[in-house]
Amino acid sequence: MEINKKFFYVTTPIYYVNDVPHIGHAYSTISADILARFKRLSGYRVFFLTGTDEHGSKIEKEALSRGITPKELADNVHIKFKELFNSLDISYDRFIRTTDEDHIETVQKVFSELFTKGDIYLSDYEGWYCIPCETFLTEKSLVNGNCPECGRLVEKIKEKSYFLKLKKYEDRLLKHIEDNPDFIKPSFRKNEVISFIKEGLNDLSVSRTSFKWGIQAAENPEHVIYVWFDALINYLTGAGYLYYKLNLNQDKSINELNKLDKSDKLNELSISRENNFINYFSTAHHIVGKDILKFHTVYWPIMLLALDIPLPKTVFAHGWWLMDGKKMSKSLGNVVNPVEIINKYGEDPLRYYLMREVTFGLDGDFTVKNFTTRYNSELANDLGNLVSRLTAMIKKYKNGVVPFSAEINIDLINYAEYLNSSLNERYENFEFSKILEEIFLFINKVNKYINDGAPWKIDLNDEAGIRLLDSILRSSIVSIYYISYFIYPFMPKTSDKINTLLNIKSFLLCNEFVPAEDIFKEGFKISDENIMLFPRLTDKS
RNA sequence: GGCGGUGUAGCUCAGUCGGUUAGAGCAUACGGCUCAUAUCCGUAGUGUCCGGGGUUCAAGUCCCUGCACCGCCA
Repeated sequence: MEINKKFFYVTTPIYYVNDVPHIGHAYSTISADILARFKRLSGYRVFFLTGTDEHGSKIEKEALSRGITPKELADNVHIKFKELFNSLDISYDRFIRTTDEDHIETVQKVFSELFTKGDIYLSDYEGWYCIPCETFLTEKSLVNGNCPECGRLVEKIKEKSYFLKLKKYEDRLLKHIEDNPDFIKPSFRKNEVISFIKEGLNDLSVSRTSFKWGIQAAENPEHVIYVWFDALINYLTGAGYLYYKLNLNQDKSINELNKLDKSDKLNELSISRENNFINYFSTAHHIVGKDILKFHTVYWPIMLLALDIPLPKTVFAHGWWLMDGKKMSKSLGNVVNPVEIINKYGEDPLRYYLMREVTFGLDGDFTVKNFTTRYNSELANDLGNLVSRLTAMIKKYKNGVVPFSAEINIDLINYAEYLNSSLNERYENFEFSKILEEIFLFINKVNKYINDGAPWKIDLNDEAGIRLLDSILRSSIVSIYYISYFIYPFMPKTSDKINTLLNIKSFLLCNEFVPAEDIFKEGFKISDENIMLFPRLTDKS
């Protein structure tokens, strides 16, 4: 029954539309996609949310300087992200925009709930604000009068503002973090957050009156809701919070019923129809960059505590990519456009490299040299060549028919099964690099197994020789089937190509691993197609 | 200034609870094979485990200290 199925909710940050996508956006989104694909293939009901953050004074100013409206700017730029995600094979279930109607409603509803409850109150704000970072700053945190984060000028602002009470939830948040080791990952980030909270929290300003581009507070149209408050709530919108709240109220007002109809219109976009809000949300895995950890592990959980919603399972902060050892920046001109890499090398090699090169959570260094080395030695030589040599042999010696009654090598199968059984825990721990390492260890084992058996040396006039050949070929093809399954979350296109060569359907269409004996039945023929998975890169390419 | 982390082969890093001769990949050298994308497999290495001191039968691992670098906060 559907009811018994396990839920899995994974999110990326929503990306700010003031700039075009770079490798960091690709990185967050690829990692979420890998989790989503693995969980779907393991039978989970998965909801994978990504999207764009489109409000705030920074967008308003950027649009003004380009002579277009903020909405036009967002419309233009959000397409770039969609295009990138399509070319990266990102299997998102919804691409949310903070200008979506149901999101605006959700934000207003949350704001009103917290205001009614007294956790949001109106007061005066006087202080500094960094527009590029969309961050409120205290006087003493300034560096030479500039933003400590980006070094740029800050604005002095003095205005009425709504505030979110933080102190009230400090102890509960601390306790939650300490009781739930999975809540903040990697673990070394946890200490940073704890010490930050222990220094004491000031109430957070959650509205502005000095510009217009944002979601209005229903209580007071003069106020635009703070862009971070707005943005974080996307995770609620995506999980169907609106529908969940309306459904909770038995006595629905006419007004609310109208709203319900409206959200029904969004069924194609959201999961609200299923009304599994809590089921999904309590399994939330938020993948974020280390720069926005505080928003996700301090302000966000406090918002949820105030709303009485179960906290997400995990917030994982990944590292940054340097380019040739240097931080990416426009002025250095070393910002890598992921689309260029994809066009040149393909999406799977990029996905592979990013996930294999560094332990998830640490910073990485992107160099063409390292990329090329991994591509050639691991993807082309080890994996690509393995598939190529084996399919060629099956065609050459067996006319493409996979030997049926043949002994399967027990060492290979044992290792594949060990790997298979370790996957769920490894994915839960975000050990992407380790998973790939172990998959490629398996690939090496299969290559060695073929070398040791040397089918090309076997005397085929001999019964025992044929049995040996059959055993080697069947054991190897079964191993490749496992390999295709293992790499699918990381390199879906490549897995599909291998499956095409093997003449079996894509793992995209599966919600479990089908045992090899149910695939390679008597008389099963592989495809006679020839596909080169990874053409070697030369200095010229 | 406060808290935390890191330092291991030429390079990038792994090293669990203290336990035998400190590992992997890349790069280098040599050998084997010819099914395959000139690929694959094997062999060979090289180490002041940052410096100093301590605990212990035993320290890359634990403790103290110095240096260098990094992160969060101020």
